[in-house]
Amino acid sequence: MGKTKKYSLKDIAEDLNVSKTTVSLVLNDKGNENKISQETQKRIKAYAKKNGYAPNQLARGLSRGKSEAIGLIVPDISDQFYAKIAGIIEKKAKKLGYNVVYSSTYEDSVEENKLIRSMLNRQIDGLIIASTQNNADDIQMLKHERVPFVLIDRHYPDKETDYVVVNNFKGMKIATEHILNLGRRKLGFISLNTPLDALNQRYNGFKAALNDCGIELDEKRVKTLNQGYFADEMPNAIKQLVENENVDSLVFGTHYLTMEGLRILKSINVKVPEEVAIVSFDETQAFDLISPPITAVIQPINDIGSLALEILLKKIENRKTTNKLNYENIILDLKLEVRKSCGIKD
Amino acid sequence: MGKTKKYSLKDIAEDLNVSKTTVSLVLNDKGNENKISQETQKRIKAYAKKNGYAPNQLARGLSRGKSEAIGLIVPDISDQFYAKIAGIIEKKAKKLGYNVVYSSTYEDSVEENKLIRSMLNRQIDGLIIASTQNNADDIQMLKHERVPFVLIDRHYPDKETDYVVVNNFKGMKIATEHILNLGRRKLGFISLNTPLDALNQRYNGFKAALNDCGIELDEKRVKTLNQGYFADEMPNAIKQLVENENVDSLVFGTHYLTMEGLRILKSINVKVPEEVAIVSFDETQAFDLISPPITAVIQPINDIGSLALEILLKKIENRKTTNKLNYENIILDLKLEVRKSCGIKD
DNA sequence: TTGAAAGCGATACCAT
DNA sequence: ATGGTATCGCTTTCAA
Repeated sequence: MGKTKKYSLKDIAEDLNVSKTTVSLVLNDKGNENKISQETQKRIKAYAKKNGYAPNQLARGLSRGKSEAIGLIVPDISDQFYAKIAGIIEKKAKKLGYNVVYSSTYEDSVEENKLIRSMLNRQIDGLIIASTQNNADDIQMLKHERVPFVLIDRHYPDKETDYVVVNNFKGMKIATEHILNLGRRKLGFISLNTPLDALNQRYNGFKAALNDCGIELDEKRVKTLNQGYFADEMPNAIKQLVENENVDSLVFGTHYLTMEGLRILKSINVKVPEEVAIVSFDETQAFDLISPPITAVIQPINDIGSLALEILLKKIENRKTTNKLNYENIILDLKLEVRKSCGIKD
Repeated sequence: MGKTKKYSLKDIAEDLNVSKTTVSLVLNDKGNENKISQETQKRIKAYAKKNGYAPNQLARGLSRGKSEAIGLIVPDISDQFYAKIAGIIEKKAKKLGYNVVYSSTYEDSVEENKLIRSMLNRQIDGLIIASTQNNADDIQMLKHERVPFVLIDRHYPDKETDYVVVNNFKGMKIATEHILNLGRRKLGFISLNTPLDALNQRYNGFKAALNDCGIELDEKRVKTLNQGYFADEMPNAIKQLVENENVDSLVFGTHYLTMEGLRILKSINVKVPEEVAIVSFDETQAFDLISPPITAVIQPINDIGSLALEILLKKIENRKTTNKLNYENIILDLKLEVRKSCGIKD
């Protein structure tokens, strides 16, 4: 079979009576530039191939101080949104010869800290991070150590870094205006009780739209649920909003809240959009198949992933050559996908 | 700040006037068993902590020949199903002190081969693989090299390995019987044109149910679409099935086919379940919110993930101590989640 | 109780 | 054109 033994550089060198250096050069395609004879090159390459030689990446990384791998840190890889982004980044990175190593923090900044350390200690060449936003120290450290990194989805507004995020404020403002334009006036808002800037911006966008329309915000109509318990808290939130507050529309801060909300609305037989209109920030796969199809603000997943990777690779390249510090700050616009859940103008 | 310099074992040793050995032992909690004085231990630990020392994992892995990391190889991390499994495995592995490194093959066996090699060369301690099923050589190699690994979701029926899969045959049989029991007799089947055993088993389950019911299979009612182009091919498939073949039910081989099929049915105004009943193998997030809610065979994602990890870790442990070769073959049963898309018995 | 030194598998500088 | 050797940062065996 020939597959039995695991060959190392040394093995090949000994078997072929050449030095490790020669083998290494040839196998890294530096044979010509180092004037290794064609014949030797051929022998080495053939032998390596025949025996399925593959370099030990740990040794290689240790020696070179780099690894051709980038790290991706997200809150939760099983979340559709991040899983998709991971997919985009991975595909593109592979094409460019980089491996991607990803891991989830589950919104725990201590975990985020560990992951960052651990990845650095694996000689990762750069990092793409959707941070818990509660880990400013590490961000500072990364800057300090000049580790190439770019923040996605969430950034630290008061720190200069590269990032690619979306315009949460504007996205939610557009969504809210859509409902307002349809003549609804009693809007409820359901979001998460977190310090995440994105959620706050969405809330601000909601308020701004109301304000522009001359409507006063009624705090009783905004519910912020707790991250881990939103499913438990949703029934009450919905009931209060539709039964006590008599809202004619519901604006959801993120896709899974929308889904859960929809479940409750269904269970208490509230008609969408006749009785209450629905708009969601971000969507999940089958939103177009739900009845009514859900109007939602769409995340530009592709752009987030590819831009982040491009910027990161540029950083990695530049680190060698220049010392210039200029940051790319990309704020992507969001589109509202209008479907049926808000009804139509009458 | 103290965070400036990156400390190595050597640095600590020099600063503290002890040897690298001592530091290494202490930091690996082998201080006591090597009778390093409590005081020295304290000094070292304190100093390491103060300076945020973390071992270089590459060096560590290289030296020990292992890495406390396991690899997870899936067809596509952005697929809900695999993303969820990845999440389960990651969470559990972390608790047990293992890192998880995952990567996607996009159903390309060459890519799978590369990934396996690459992970091995990163001194991964074990592998969990949802294989392309077109890579028997590597499976053989892994067995030969005694690399701990377990197959999930897809296995090689003619190779002895550990695996945890689901009973695709039975799952689809149950689903089909459900439709049959509701009195439908003209069933269409839409699946993918792949050599994947899982899809074949599902097809077999479908046929078996028909057969048990005394219905002859009409091949014109089964459509197999091409993996990458199913969305393009779906409209025709559906039209032929409902318009020419007059089917009264549609059985889908996997969740994304169901979704796409639903889109087409909707666009040509076919009523579900009145005109055609729908049953799906596997589901996606909002299947319960679609109207009608979609009846689907549910994958035991949690079990797949945790069992696979448990078996793998057991293997990793055992490799040191025993040479016994016994394989765990787990075939999980599937449940049908009955919703409304097949109508009810009349 | 602690230290010196070899080794893990590569890379890269300096000779020849 | 090719080889010797130090080095990367850690673990581990053997001595002292």
